Amino acid sequence: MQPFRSFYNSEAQMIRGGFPQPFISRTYKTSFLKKRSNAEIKVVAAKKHSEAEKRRRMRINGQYETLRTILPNLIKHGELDCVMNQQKDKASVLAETIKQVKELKRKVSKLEQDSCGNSSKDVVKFPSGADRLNLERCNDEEGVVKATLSCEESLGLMSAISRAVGSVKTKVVKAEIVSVGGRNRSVLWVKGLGKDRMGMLKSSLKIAMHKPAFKMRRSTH
Amino acid sequence: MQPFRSFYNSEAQMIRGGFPQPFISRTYKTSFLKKRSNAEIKVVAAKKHSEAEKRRRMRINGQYETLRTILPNLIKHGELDCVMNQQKDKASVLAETIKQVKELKRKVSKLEQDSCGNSSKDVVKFPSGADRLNLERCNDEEGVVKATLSCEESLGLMSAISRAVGSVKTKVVKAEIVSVGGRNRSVLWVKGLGKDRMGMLKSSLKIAMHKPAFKMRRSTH
DNA sequence: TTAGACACGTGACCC
DNA sequence: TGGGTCACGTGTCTA
Repeated sequence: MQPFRSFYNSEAQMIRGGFPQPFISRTYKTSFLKKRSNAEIKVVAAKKHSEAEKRRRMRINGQYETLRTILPNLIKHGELDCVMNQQKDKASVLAETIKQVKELKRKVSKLEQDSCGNSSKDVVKFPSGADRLNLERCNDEEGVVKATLSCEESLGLMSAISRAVGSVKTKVVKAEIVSVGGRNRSVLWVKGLGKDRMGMLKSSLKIAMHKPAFKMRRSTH
Repeated sequence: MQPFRSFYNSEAQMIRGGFPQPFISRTYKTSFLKKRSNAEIKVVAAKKHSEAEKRRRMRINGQYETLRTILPNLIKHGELDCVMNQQKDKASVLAETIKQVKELKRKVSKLEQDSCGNSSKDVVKFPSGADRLNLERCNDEEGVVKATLSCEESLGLMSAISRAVGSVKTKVVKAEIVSVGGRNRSVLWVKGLGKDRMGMLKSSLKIAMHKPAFKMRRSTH
């Protein structure tokens, strides 16, 4: 079954049964036993080694397998070709992977460029139906907090928001305001806001959002 | 140097120098020579085999190498971590590849869904700065062509577009029109347009886009 | 018969 | 020093 003909195997075999027992002196016996145990240690080490190597191979092959499942490079060759269900070889799997990664990257950059750059520049979100208020530190710019709010549009909403921002002694460096169907969505980029005053700004904005003021309606009849 | 102790090698060696020449009979000699040549054939075959295997390994490793170059999984571990320039092992390269392929796929499907299709409900693209005109078959709906155009806003642009669509005897089943800062971005979903008339529609729209008409400006002073 | 692909056990090397 | 990774040559299977 096993075509395994290792150096250690044969040596161990030879040592195990190859000597005439009666003529072994004490010292020889000692060295023999020592050698024998050395050999056996080697055999054990070799086994361990080969098992570790097997595990490594299995790990790698497992990755190939999942790679095969997530990429459309398996089976099928032509159109109404035979149903050759056999999988491609490793090199081809890798080649196909490389091809697809490149293709995906190209696609992503095209799509990203298509919707042009950092989406907030030329993609505008409509106000959400439910009232919302969210403050978060901006990833792109150090020390900038991005405040996003959706609420009912009202006369004086803008000045209320303005006052709220002014009350925490900060500066709005950029804003994005969308007003649709009586709803408002505003995004404010606020600079110079200490961590301790984020809560203050949040509550100020909350008040501004819900300040009782008469609502704007599309028709005035 | 070579720890290579192959079956073929040792057999060949043994056969080459292991027999007392004087006692070899003619028939024995023939069979001996035959065996010797057989052994040598085997040695040559083994060499060929191992060389082929080496080529295969090189092919695979080459793919690993290119994979390493196109993926940002090489070097760098933490933040200001040591500069460990050593490359990751094969299993990790594959694992990282799988991760990134999944991530890229996710990204693409998100961007694709984002840019057209159903999420146009709550995301609107602004007109591009440069004039653009693009016609493509819609993936989601059979027989529908999606025409996207960005151009300078002008009085009469809409009626010009309307005429262009009418000229190829088709129907607009859906439209998305955004007008910002004197620029216009319109997306038209056109039904019942034969393949032969896509070019016609395209040139009609091109004319409509660039029709000399007085521009709309925000201020009228 | 020949070539290609794979798994295997092993020696070398590196922390 | 042991655990992990790699390249190697080989046996085996398949087309």
